[in-house]
Amino acid sequence: MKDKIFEKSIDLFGENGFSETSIQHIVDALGVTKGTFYYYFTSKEQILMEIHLRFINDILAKQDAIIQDPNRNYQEKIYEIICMLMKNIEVQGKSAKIFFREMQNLSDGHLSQIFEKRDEFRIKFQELIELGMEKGEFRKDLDSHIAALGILGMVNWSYHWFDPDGPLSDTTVAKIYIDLVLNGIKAE
Amino acid sequence: MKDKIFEKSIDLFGENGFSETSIQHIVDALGVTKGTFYYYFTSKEQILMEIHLRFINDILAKQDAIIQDPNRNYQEKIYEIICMLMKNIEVQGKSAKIFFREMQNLSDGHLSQIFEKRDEFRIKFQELIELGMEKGEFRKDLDSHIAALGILGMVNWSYHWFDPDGPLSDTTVAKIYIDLVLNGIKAE
Amino acid sequence: MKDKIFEKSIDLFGENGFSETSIQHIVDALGVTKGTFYYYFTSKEQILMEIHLRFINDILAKQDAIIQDPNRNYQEKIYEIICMLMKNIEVQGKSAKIFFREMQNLSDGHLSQIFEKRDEFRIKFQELIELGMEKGEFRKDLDSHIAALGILGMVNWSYHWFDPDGPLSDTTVAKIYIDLVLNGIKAE
Amino acid sequence: MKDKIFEKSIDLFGENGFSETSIQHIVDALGVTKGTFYYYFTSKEQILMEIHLRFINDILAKQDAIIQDPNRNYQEKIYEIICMLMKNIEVQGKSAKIFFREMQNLSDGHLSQIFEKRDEFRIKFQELIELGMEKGEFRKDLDSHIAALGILGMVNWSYHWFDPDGPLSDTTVAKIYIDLVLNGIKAE
DNA sequence: TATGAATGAGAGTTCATTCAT
DNA sequence: GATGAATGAACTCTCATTCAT
Repeated sequence: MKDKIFEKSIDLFGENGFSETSIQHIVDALGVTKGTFYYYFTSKEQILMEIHLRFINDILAKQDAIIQDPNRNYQEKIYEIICMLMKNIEVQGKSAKIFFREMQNLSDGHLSQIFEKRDEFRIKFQELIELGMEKGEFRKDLDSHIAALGILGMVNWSYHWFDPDGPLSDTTVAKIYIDLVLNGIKAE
Repeated sequence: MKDKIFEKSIDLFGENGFSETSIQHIVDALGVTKGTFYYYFTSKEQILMEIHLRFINDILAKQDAIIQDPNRNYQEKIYEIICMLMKNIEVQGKSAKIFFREMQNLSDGHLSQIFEKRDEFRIKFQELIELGMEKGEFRKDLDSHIAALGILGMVNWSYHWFDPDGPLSDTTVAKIYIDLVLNGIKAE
Repeated sequence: MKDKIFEKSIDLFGENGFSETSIQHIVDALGVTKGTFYYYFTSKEQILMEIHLRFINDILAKQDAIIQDPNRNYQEKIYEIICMLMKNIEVQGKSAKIFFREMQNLSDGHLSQIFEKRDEFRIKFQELIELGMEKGEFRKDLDSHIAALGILGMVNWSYHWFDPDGPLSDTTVAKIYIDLVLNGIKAE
Repeated sequence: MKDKIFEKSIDLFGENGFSETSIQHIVDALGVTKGTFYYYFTSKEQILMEIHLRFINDILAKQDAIIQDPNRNYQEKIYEIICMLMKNIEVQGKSAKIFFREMQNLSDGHLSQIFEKRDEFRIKFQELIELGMEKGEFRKDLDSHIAALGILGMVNWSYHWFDPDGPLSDTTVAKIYIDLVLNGIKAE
């Protein structure tokens, strides 16, 4: 039951927004009562926090796996991370929407916890760029900080428009992005 | 008074979110009463719509001006648009936050009006890329659609982190972005 | 202007009800402002009272004229009153609706004023019945009080269903009523 | 509690009118909170509709029972219906007031439901008159439609003035009414 | 004559949460 | 494990009325 409530909450928060989704909506959709919700969760915000935690911990773990892979150079690692993020938007689009859109509804304490992890993700990404610069894979004159923000922004923004049921696969988009990021759009 | 209410609404919607900001908050912050709010506006959503319209109409007009400039090539036009968007985030950051975050709170009728205009902006940007490809300014093998979405995503995302009072100016960021977009990060 | 406001109020109170009609509705329908309303009337209830007064004074005067007519016997006088009431519903249906339906929205002081006049009308009608009984026009065993209430009720109720634009004229209905009242429905 | 709220609503709607009675009034009178009201009812109008339905269904059922009684002729059936209506006004005067006065506050959908049932009642009454005419109990030259409207109007109107605690019983009034209706007031 | 800005009280309704059972 | 009754605070919005101009 706990899992059912959790999944249905993701569904409805993603579809209609956190503030717009009442606990009544959630329990009605499951045919149970509000009491049941409060038996498993202490507040609506707690569920939002769990969604956030699950999402960010998941991509942090995946990022770490990619970073530690000894068989890939930095270009490939960045490609893998972009792929991973796009796949994430594809398979858990609702969670992604909630993660990127409903942050503000977390309590201050929870919010800073999440911020820390988001920063961690971004900094690790930035470090890959810096290591690639040292190794000569990337241009030496980059601003790694803004580059990281720019590339991640490009990818994250996709949750606004990317449609898992549309004609483009996550990998297709990821490949176009990495080409864009590596080579730019200027004709040589 | 109408303007005061409008500006304060932008302030509070931007700071705390649309759903989280009550009309009571707005009028309390101005030392007037709820009646005053409803004397000037017919609903809370009407204000949200006006914020959206003002924002999108403004950047559409600015985009048009840039597009029609006969003294600039396509690289420069795209740079100008990126600059313009960043400047927009700088000077009306609250409106930008609201524009990118609170869309969902518009009524269906209003929402589709805004969608149309957002699409218009994106398509015009994409056309610049395509014209630049024809002219030989940009690589011929680009996917102009995804490229447009990617570049605009990168820029738009900045509203999440860009701090007008921080050490980086909007132009600085825009220059880094355009370098990234034109040349990519790969070492030659 | 005062008259315009008065007439439009009758219109809207009759159509939508007193409580459901706001002063805003009234002035909007006339293209003026609320200030104008309060320039001519001191309150919404005052208008309601004036509607009531005009209506009841009008039918009281008409009743008096009928009662004093020396050329008619009591049967005829009662017939004339029924006719007059039906005609009233026909030509000022909105006022009638308001008169019969919105009484409760008068202040206590005003209400008792109206009650007095309504009682006056009923009592005068009852007196006609009693005089007719003495004269031998009507049965001697009537309960004049209930008879008056019953007959007036029958006629007044018509405002619920009588449609001035329908197939039946006010006189037609009045004739059927008086036949009913005089002769009953039982076969001889 | 649900019943308590229902009964108190009848009380207050009847006393002060539907629009004039706020939910706050209702719950204050019961010492509960507005939340409680909305736990049991979805809107103020829903309660109004339930009052209407209960009232009209009740008198429709009672009318049917009278119509189907094989031991009574049409005169008697009509008398029984008048008695029943008067008794109804006596024992549930508040509901009657609401039923006859607050119809307009129903939503369109609900209103037409009630109209149908009111029409059904009236038509069945009219049919009794017509059957009585065929049987020779009533005059053959009646306009059954207007007669039905007139008689029911006379009875219904009683809710305006009939006082259950007054000197006249419901049966007394009903008897006077039926005498009036059957025999008329004219001296033979 | 008429306006327009502003008020303040109150309307119906929603909702996260509590808690005895 | 789950319910159902109840709360209380907050919500958006309405409206009759006032008053300086």
